[in-house]
Amino acid sequence: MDGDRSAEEKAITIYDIAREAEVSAATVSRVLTGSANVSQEKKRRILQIIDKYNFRPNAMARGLSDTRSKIIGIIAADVRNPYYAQVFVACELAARKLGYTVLLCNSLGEARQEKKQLEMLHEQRVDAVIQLGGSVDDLVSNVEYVELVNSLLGATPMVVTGKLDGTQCYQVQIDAMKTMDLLMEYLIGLGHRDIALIGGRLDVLSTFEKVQRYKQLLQRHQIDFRRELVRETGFYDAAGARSVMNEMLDQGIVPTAVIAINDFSAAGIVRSIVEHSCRIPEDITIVSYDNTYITDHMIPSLTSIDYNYERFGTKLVETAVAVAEGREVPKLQRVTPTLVIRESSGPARPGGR
Amino acid sequence: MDGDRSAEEKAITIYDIAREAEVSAATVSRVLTGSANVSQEKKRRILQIIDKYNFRPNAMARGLSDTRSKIIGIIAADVRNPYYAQVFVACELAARKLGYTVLLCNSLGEARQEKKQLEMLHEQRVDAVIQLGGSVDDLVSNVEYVELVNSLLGATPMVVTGKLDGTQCYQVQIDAMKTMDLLMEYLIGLGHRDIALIGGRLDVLSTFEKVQRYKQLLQRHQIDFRRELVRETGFYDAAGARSVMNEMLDQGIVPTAVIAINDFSAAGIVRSIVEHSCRIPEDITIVSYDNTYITDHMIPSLTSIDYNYERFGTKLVETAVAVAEGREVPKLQRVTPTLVIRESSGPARPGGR
DNA sequence: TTAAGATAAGAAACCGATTTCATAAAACGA
DNA sequence: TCGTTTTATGAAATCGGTTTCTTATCTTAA
Repeated sequence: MDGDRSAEEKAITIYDIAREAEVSAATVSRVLTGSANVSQEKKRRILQIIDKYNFRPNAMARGLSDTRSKIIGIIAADVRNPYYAQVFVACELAARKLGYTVLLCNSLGEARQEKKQLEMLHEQRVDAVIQLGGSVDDLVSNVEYVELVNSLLGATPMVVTGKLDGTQCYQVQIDAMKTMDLLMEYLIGLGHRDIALIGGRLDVLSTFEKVQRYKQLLQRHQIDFRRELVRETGFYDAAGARSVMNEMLDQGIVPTAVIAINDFSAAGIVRSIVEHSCRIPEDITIVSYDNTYITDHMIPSLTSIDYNYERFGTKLVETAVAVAEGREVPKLQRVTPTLVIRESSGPARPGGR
Repeated sequence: MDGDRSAEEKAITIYDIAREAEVSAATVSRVLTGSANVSQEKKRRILQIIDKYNFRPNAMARGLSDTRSKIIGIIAADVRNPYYAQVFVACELAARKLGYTVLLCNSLGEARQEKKQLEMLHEQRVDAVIQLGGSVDDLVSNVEYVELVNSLLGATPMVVTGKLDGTQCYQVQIDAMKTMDLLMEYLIGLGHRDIALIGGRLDVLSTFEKVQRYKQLLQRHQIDFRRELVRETGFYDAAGARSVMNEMLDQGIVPTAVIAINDFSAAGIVRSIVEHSCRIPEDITIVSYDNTYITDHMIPSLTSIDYNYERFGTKLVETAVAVAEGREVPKLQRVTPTLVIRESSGPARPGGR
């Protein structure tokens, strides 16, 4: 009980190290940054003292002088959604490899929060911003957001997963068309003709593109487009998809296959199907997007589109870092998805309709 | 096409503002920090110019001078696990209310990463660290970690969800005993006697406490403890729980109820049960921990222990901030869980065994 | 009307690193 | 051996804010 020591002990600085090593602060800094021109002997002495005190240079001071924070800000819609969690962790790992730290914010679907977070990230002087989902994916609020991004970020590079025309944002997209190609070729190959597409919101770019492609592919295969088989839910959650699916089945519309806009929606759809005493996949096949772990945890396990999160995250971060460090990068890059087949899909039931 | 303007435009500073407003930088700073002694007229003029340029003070410069970063570092085991994602988002929201930013790192189960991240957070001079899971929960690696935390963090307050004796860490725990009480009272009340407990690792404090309490409660209700009903899997994932459950059922051991150590484990157990042609809950009741959204997405939906994430996150952050700002806080706080009953649980099947 | 206290605002120091500049010492070449 | 280049080092400026210290101005009370 000799007083509350730990309360105000000031952090050790480069000057403390310098004094103890009997050199100047500049020399210590040279050792820290690994630059040349320090004699072996002093270097050893300095390193030893640094180690002794477990000294770590103050990132703020460092960032202030070289105007590089070595931080990448990430704005995600909601990490509680495993899709974002996967992308985020992939980004974190990629960033770590390049010597960067990531700062995560969740906008939780509020455009106002996005703005505030953009401001906050700018205050932190992050070297780049990666935005996953949110306004950049929204065909409507997009327009106002452009202005904000332009005025706020100035020189800070921004990488988005959606679209943001009129800004100098870099885009890394999942090839939405391609995902639909994979699913439709697969389903049609299994004999499906009555294919429903459920969930999401058409204001969201990727969803819009998927629906467009869906129509194109039907046409290519000479299958009539049935309006009643495509249903927005406005959200990407299970509850919405479930009630929309209930509605469809209650109307006597029973597709042989359902494409869920994401895994959550798939969960709701599965429940609806089961509650209507249909079997999966014997009566109805169901496939989904995202391939998050719940596809594996459900019964039956879900056939799903995988985005290859590791590659996606890596590309996002590498792009951000490259731009931040002044290297040339293409404005638009695409990541190619794959299809993972599990238990929830099979041949179309005979008869169809 | 008039040259690449945006590339190197230096960010605007307080001095630029001061010059344009024809005041000193000190006055601008006074306006920014909201301190008194600025005439209404100058204040208005300054604010207007700040707004005009969308100026945001450089957080590093600010943090450097007042040695407050206003950042709370969070080390989580893995946000892809929805449990951590929930806690994290709760923390983020709580922090936002108090004017703090959170910086998230995932240790991904590697003790070496935890150390590195602790160092990184220290470099960033975060005002406090919150650690969710990982070494602080581990009864074994705990010991070495204590030393590291002490030497590295010095004055930086740390709040953990586990235990870390020998440090001045603050603890905010979920009352593990209480969770087991809730589950066991509920199950025993439904007539269950053969209650299995599956998943996890006994080195993890919370798991250890749960098993201890489980035994105590059996005794209190004069039910024999059956060693074969309690099985570690070493992990908290579905695959491990599934194979352990398979093993148990294949040995002809069929409990009337199973407590899964978390929702993921529950998913694996459900699959095993279904594959053994048992019904849930008619033949076997299953309950779990965490109450993440998958409890709702599964069929049947899972009865689960809810931790009240919002309150949990709030308490974690409030504690961290309070300590950082020099206020008094109890060293140990507890959050009380509740039980959410869904479809996966019901009365014990007649006969038992 | 004047002394005392409150208010407004600038100058300058400071936070903790990096980096430029200057200089001294060592190595090198002829 | 002397001039030149290279290497090692410290002093000082800088990054962009906050804050302390002064000083000037304005109130207010006696």
